[in-house]
Amino acid sequence: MREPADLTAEFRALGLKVTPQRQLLFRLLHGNSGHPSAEALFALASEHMPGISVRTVYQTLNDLVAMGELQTVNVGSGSTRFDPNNDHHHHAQCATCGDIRDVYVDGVHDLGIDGLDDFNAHRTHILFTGTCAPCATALV
Amino acid sequence: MREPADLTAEFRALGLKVTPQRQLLFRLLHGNSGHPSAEALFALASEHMPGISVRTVYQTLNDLVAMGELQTVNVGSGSTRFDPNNDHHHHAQCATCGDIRDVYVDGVHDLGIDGLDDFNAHRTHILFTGTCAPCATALV
DNA sequence: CTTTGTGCAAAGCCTTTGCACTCGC
DNA sequence: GCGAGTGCAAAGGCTTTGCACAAAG
Repeated sequence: MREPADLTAEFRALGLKVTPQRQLLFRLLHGNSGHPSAEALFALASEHMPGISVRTVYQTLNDLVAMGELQTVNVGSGSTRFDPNNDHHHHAQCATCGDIRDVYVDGVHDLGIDGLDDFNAHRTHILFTGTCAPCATALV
Repeated sequence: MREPADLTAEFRALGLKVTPQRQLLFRLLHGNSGHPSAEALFALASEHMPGISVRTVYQTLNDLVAMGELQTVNVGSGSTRFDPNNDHHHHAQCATCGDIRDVYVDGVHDLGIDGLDDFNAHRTHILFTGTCAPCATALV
């Protein structure tokens, strides 16, 4: 995701308005590597701006996704999570604590694939599931 | 997923009961490669057994998942989908029609991965997103 | 006979939406 | 001002759950 200032310009260019609520969300998202859910962002935003509405949060997130500034990450259970990292990357989720981290993978194009005839794949996303170090330690 | 007869034995061994409703679901799932959602299965089951309850469908599906006989497939929007194929495989979803197909991938262990230090991955799932042949044709 | 399963309906979680008012542009 | 944004609250999918009755073992 780009800098808040760039997003402000981009929103205006699209005829969208830039409000204090949206600027707050820009800041909360920029550089955020925690893969927050919409609800988590709403909670976080509410701390800074009590009274902000869930609607505003969802609408802004959806706008950012439509603009390609934000990606959604889909890990089974629970809510959709958002990722401002627009590099081509993948994800690993800890089955215990639910945390998601970014993973960079090389060699995806060298995979031997069977079953993709007649299918034009334009996105490949790998999800690793397992146990992160803190949770592995805690299990002892 | 195993044969309905095997599942019957396994359910009994676990102290679970085998009812006509469950046997119907066993049959509807066995060899089903359409990755149906719980709702789709409920609709399908209702055709064969009007009056069957959603609760029964969800409970049986969850039992099967807990037993490892059924996998869940997570593709962003909408509902969880179920897959009786227990081979190690991956999925491709058409962004247009939503259909999911099974994909077999070789060489996953040869990938160059950065970001998985301190993370013990026990599952790797690849989701391809794109356009299937029928939808590509329809777009013309 | 005891325990689990079933049907129904209600509640739950996350997300979207209708309405009237506010505010960016 | 005009049109988009906001807050509130209600509704919308999908899934889970409390209850009383029926049925499996």
